[in-house]
Amino acid sequence: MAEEALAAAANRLEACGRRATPQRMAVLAALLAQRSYVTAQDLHGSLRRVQPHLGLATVYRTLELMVECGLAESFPQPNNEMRYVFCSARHHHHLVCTRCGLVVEAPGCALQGVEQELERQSHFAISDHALTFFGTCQDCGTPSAAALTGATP
Amino acid sequence: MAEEALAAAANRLEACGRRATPQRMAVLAALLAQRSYVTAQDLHGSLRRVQPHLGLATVYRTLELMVECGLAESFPQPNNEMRYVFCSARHHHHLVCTRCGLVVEAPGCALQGVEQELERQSHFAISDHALTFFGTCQDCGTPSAAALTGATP
DNA sequence: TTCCATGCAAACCGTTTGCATCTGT
DNA sequence: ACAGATGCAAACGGTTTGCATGGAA
Repeated sequence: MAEEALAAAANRLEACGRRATPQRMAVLAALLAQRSYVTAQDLHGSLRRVQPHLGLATVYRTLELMVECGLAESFPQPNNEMRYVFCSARHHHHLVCTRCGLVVEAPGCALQGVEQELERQSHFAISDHALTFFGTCQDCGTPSAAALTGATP
Repeated sequence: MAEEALAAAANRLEACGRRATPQRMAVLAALLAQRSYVTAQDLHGSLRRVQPHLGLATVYRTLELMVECGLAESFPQPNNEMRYVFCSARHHHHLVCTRCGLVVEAPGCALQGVEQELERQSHFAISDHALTFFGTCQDCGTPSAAALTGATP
């Protein structure tokens, strides 16, 4: 599954007129492997052994590129760092486990009705929304106050 | 309306065991006046004439305090800055105008059903969510691509 | 040969912190 | 007198940028 996802991502990059370099593929693979919000520095650290000469700036540039191409989503954190997740192109929301940091895509969207109702009430013309759910995943058990990597409240 | 909101906020501060100092009330008033996402530096700048000796650090500390007391909400931005909005204590979502930056509270919440359905599908125990709508307000007219101060996508 | 990409290191800039001073209780 | 608050300036740290080098088309 990882291989095809990587191949698809490579195609996407080329489709955007960008090269699928070894460094970029390494960053992509690392991001794909960690199914949670990660920072550029996290990835840089975990890639040290595989790509000893990989520059931190390259990781930043690659992640930015991936967001541009729709391969990743970025989440500015309260502590002034940026966390990224690999994600699909289709519209989706995220489920974030506040205990282990796991991030899962929730496909589909049940907000059309809500948006219409809200448009009537507020006289806004709504064009988009951002929705993230927080809780604990199956492996982590019951919810707790321990917030690991919260996205924007 | 601003006066009573300020008075209520002052009470809230005292209830938290903090002093409602002139500096803090000035920051509060400035935040209340700007009905949009603003940065600490914005507020510091706009308060220069009223409180020439107000320190930037004080603005930061005040905003942090207000978030603590539930008087404001903070939104980390993609460009590593933090924007704040004055907000009520009750559960609500935000409507953000992508053209003029206006932020309005959308009271209530229609996500209980969605959360339950999602819990069944994902086996997450959902404890919270963050939802923000983007669009254009009545005064700004039809939606456009001009994104002013987007919150986390 | 041309253009994109990389690595390194320095610069950037929003934010935080230390500390002396000030203020209300 | 004391605890909380403030102002100033220096430090911090994640991110960005400049520039010379490397590599694919």
